[in-house]
Amino acid sequence: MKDVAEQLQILRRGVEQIVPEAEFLKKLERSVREGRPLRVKYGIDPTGIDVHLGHTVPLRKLRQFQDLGHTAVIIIGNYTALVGDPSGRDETRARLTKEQVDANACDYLAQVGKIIDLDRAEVHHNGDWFSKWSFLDVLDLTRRMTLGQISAREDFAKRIADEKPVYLHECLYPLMQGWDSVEIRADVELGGTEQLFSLLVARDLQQSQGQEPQIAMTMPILVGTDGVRRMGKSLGNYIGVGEAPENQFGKMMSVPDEPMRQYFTLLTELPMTEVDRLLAPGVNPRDAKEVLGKSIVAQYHGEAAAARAAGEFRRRAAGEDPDEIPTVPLDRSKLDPEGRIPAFVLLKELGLESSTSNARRVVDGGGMTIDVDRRSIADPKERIAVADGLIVRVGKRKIVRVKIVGSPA
RNA sequence: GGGUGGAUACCCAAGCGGCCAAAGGGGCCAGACUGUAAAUCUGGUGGCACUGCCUUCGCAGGUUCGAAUCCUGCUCCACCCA
Repeated sequence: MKDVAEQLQILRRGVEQIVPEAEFLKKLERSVREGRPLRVKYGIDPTGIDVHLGHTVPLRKLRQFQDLGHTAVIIIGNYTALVGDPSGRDETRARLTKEQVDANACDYLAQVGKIIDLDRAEVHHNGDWFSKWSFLDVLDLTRRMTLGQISAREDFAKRIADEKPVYLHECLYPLMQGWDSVEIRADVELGGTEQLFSLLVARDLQQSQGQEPQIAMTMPILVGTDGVRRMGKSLGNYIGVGEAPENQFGKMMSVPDEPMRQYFTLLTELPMTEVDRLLAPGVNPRDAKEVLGKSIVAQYHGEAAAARAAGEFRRRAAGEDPDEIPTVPLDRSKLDPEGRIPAFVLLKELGLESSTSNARRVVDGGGMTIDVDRRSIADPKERIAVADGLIVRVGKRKIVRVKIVGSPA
């Protein structure tokens, strides 16, 4: 095990707050002295399918703990997901069914496994304990907190001020999350800054159960690809860990310049001196972003795929077609006797546009080109002679090769 | 239980008898440009083989030549008082 100073240096990177810091030091020192790993908790609610880079911020921290010899304890919040975490939300979360949650939970682990070494980690579902609770148990838990404490939270306070609803079940969320820490005897819990309240609730609960309270370690909230709002599924500004290399890279490049430092700090291991050099004035931000994009794609798909995605992106930006063009079948019966089809119908049939109305607009706007010579189609009604292997493009990103199927007329 | 305010397209939000497929903003799509799927600017954004037709403004009825707009009932939501 590395000594305390070394561990701290690694663990402090990109961390917002360690509460209380002195206690953390003590725990760490004792851990090194006694050769006893810390139990580091991270909870994730299976509320959606996609694990995105925002989640990877604490997950990567958890991995660092693992690599330093500590124990990663992952809580799959299959019960808390039914409640919905109110943290940082200005409205109540939509309700999930138990079936959705279970299905998501399964999916989650596979994705989390891209970051955490699951063979060395403990995984718990909080339904394992909460599902056995009686109403009396719930009441017992609720007497640990007052309405004043709850409504002091910024997210609730804001909603109350805005005359938006705050439901009682949401108030239970931090208590449930806190109880998870009791169940697994957490030494440290990781979370976003908005989680601080919930992370601290656990301390009270643990103490009430005669346990040593956990340390709260909070990480900044990663901004999404819009560069403004937090990365989140519902905002559609996220990069999923399960996405294809090209998509991940492309989305990375679409992130504005400002949050690049945050991305480097939180999502890569690149030494900060190197980050400073890349972000220095005079260095083309595009190049820095490319390094960033490659580094992130490499984490999930390997160096080779990352390099390929970057190359592909450059080509695409230069207006060239990608290496691999997906093939889409087109039934011969859609064509007229001369083997032609109106442009707008073609786009609809190939699935490049969702409706013929939309297809017409796109063609009108000059967004459609065909063939290797990129002939632009301006009239939606122009009948396109479709040969097998014809390339059809809409904009820069939608590109398809036609495969004619069906028997000759 | 009483009161008040709501429900409009992907989201927010105007509209309050015809000029409404419905303002504006966001998002998204396309074009120009280039540092890129950034920024900026421009156009588009219900459906249909489309110079027209069809279906939308919580639901169901009604008034009217004509309803997102008026009336009745219903459903749902929020806030306030108790």
